[in-house]
Amino acid sequence: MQFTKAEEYGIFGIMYLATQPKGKVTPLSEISENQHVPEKFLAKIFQSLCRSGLVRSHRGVKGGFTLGKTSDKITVKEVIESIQGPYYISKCLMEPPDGQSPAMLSLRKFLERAQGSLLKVFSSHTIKDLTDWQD
Amino acid sequence: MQFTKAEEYGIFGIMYLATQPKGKVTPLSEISENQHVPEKFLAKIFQSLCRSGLVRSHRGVKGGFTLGKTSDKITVKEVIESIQGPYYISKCLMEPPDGQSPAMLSLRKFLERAQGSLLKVFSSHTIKDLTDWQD
DNA sequence: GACCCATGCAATTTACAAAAGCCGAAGAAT
DNA sequence: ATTCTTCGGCTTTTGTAAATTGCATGGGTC
Repeated sequence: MQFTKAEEYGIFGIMYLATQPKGKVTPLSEISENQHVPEKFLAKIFQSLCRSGLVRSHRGVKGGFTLGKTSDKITVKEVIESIQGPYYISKCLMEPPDGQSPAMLSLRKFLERAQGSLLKVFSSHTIKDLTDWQD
Repeated sequence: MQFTKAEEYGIFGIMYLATQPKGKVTPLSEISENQHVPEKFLAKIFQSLCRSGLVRSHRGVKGGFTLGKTSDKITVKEVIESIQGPYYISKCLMEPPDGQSPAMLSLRKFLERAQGSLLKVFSSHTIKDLTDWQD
């Protein structure tokens, strides 16, 4: 529903992959250690990222993860939404507007505007933007 | 930390006051009933709103609340922040940036940008905007 | 086939949102 | 002055979601 540790860790993980040599397969243990993130938690997050194609998994010895596409093609919005589904600034936007009070409809209109402004920022920044800022 | 029921109810409450005849003192029970909000919860919220001067309280028989200033002078941001303090899009922005990892600093930079965009919307809309939309 | 690493689900702990309850204080009406 | 009404502040309960941990499973490499 909002920006939590899961999204934070997910972004860190993808950022880490983005800074590795191209083609290298990186295991969770390495990401977890370098970014100081609980490994099992990261595992769950990467399952989502894998399902949406942002990362690719490789099983077995010397397995791990690689990026599904180049980091300048991965927006922050994609990462967030593949981890937790559609982003809503408030719970009340999750429910359909049918039969709600006039005050609520008015508030929704406002919140939709606010949310739109936020999603615009989320979708206009890529993982590459973030890794570039690191230096 | 994010947009919760408390802020929702607070905005509804102030919107209701804004639509009442000027000078009328409105008790919580009336607001609660009309906006379908638990009265005791609303009471707690209005304490905060009162402390920050957005509403004025009047005790005793025929007591209640009035607006502290006209509804076109009350921004949504003021309402939110008087209820829950400074608005942060994510917990990690609440902590000082000292001694944090490069990845975290980079993420913070991004989140601050996103949050700024959101706060701009919050501060550029007033309660009057919302009540106007109701009709 | 032994070892490594991802997969998937279950269970747990922790934290905070949401709400209700209680008693006290202030003010108006009489 | 007494009584009634309404806010004030604190405490406690309840509910739900976040944040983690654990374990059994399965695919791959050597």
